[in-house]
Amino acid sequence: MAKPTPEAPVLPLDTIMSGDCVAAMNSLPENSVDLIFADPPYNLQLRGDLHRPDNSRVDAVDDHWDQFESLKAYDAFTRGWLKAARRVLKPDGAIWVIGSYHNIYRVGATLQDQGFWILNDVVWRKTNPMPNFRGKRLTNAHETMIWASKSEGSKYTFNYEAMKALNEGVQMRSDWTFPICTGHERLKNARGEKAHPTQKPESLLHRLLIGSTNPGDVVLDPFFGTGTTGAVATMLGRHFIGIEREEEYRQIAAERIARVRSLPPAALEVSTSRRTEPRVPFGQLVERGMLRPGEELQSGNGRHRAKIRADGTLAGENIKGSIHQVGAAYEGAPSCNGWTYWHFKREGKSVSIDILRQQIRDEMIKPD
Amino acid sequence: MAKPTPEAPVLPLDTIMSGDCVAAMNSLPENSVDLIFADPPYNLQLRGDLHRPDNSRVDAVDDHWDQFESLKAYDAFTRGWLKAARRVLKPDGAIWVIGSYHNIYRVGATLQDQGFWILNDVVWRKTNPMPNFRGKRLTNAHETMIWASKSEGSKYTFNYEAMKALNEGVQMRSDWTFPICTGHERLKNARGEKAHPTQKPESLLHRLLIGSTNPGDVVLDPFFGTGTTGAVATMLGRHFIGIEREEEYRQIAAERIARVRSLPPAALEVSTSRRTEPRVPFGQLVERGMLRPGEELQSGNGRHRAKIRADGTLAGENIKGSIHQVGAAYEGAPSCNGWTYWHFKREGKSVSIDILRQQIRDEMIKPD
DNA sequence: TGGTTACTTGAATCTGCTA
DNA sequence: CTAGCAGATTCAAGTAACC
Repeated sequence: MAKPTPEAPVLPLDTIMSGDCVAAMNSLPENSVDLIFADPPYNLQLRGDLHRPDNSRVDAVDDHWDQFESLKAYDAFTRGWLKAARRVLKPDGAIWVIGSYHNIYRVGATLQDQGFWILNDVVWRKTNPMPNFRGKRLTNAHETMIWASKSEGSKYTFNYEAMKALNEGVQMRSDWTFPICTGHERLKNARGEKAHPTQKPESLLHRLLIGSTNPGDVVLDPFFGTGTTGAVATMLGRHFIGIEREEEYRQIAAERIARVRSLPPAALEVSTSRRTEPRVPFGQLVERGMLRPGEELQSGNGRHRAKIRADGTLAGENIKGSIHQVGAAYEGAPSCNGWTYWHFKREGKSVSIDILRQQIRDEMIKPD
Repeated sequence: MAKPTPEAPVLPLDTIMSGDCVAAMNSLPENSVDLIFADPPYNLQLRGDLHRPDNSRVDAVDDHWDQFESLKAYDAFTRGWLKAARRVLKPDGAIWVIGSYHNIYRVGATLQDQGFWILNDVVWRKTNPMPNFRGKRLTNAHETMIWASKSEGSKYTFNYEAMKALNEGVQMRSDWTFPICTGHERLKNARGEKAHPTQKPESLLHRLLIGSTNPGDVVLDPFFGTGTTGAVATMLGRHFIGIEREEEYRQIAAERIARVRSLPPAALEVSTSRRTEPRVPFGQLVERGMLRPGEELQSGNGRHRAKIRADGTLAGENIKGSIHQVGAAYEGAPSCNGWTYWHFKREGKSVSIDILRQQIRDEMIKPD
């Protein structure tokens, strides 16, 4: 199943690594994973187990001192794992990090400091958050996820049409509404307690992975916990690499993922954009005799005309050029999609030339 | 009206100061204001022009006040005004800062670095955000507000019951839904253009001030713009101090506030909640695992079948698309309500998928 | 005057390939 | 690297125009 390729020669696909996530990530080849999803801990503050970057222990003495020392330690921790994550990420890869107001501002600033390029931040709205019992603040009803590419110019993956389909045909927004993980989805340990304090819902990962990965991609999760990332990745035909320090979590995650069945490839096909379809030169319509040189095209609004020339360019009144150039010139617009702009006459009716392009594309791609 | 008290002897209440906000704040007595609301420049880094699909040009926020040379320069700016803000804030005062992913992580980290104590972050969900015209990212449908007290132990103001009342009797959550500022509320300058590129809606400030100030409190806004904070504060019987560099904005804000009449709070409650049934995308049933990709649906009349794909679209015999599109195609109808058309099998019985939609709606019956 | 349609607009880090 | 060019891409409201 995990077939090694020249691009990713030694990746431990679909396994859970143990130990510290920085060391584990540094043991992987650089530029090798497509996506990173990270749910880092943020309860390092004000705890007895707080350590400085040099590993000396921090004594909680006075509030102020403790707070700033905690922030410094947390920043060092964040820089450390993000640097290692950045190293293993492919140049066109992306990262998602989830957090709350306790830690997300440290994470976001560090991401930017390290050259990651924020694409969106996404709010997970919880339908059933825990209320604020003391009535001293607002109900903490959301968490924040930052989506960032490795650097500014990266060609990150975004399945726009699939996300639009998931949202009933309108563009997916930056606020996602899901219930927190409860019920039978919430894993229990051998003692009958909840197995992990911050288990994320699979619905969240489903949307995230559909939107920013393709089947066969490799998703790394350096804070694997009980393996939600691995379970959803497996179901959706993506590879995962998990890293988790705690033996008990690794055990529970492994058993969980073993129960997951991958979906058949047909179910994994998603709606694609026209951008991904093969390019058809307009001249091909002329070469194939679908349109004849000398024939006249009309704009969709009926206001403009142009004649087809033998080389697949158009001749308008005072302008000659491609279907796009002539359309743009007529409309006084910075650009124009000539395929949807121009129409021709058949049996008295006006037909978009895009119909002819689609005929050619249908011949090129085998229908399923 | 602005009666001087020993605690606030020389505050220029209900006026708009000119000049740089740091200098202006430093001219005020320390520990003197109850609340600060700040809408600092976001440091958007926009490249070229952006056009809508209809070729119209988007009016970008390219004002000189939003230009910074680098992240470092923006950080220095942020530290500077936050330090001055901290100085004038009463020990039990609080601050709100609004921003987007471009700047909010810098702001949040700096707040924490300076000893502010984050109480909540609040998401402003826009009902009518600008879409992502190129289909390259998610719709940027929210902005983030950070609410922080001056320090960890501060006795900040929070009108829990008032907020609960604003939210139809249930605890106010950390996600607030309001439209962006348009229509009559949007101020115009003498040239008939929008007076300010980033005018905030009064509804947002209304909720914020009801929640974290009391009548008679002093609210400072160091980036006053066209004075939304001042207008709402005045309306709600709070004092304001505005600081604004641009003469034109000060002028427009002063005229605006002069038109405001303080009203009894009871008269001000506007219905901000939308009581229409929330739209549930079919894809959410898949994300939530209520239906599985690959699973088959049948039409209610039993004549047609289609398989569910991972992005919430259906694959029929020769057609792919939404539940509505595939249903319409099978029936040869111009449209089709897929929710009532399609059924799935559970324990041998055929069940309408609309049942699942109702389950999700039942979870979502929240005012926002 | 009323109802329908068309047009406008909003804090935006908004393309990708080939020569 | 830049330049050139094909061609893909939008949602909710408010306002104006029109019948």
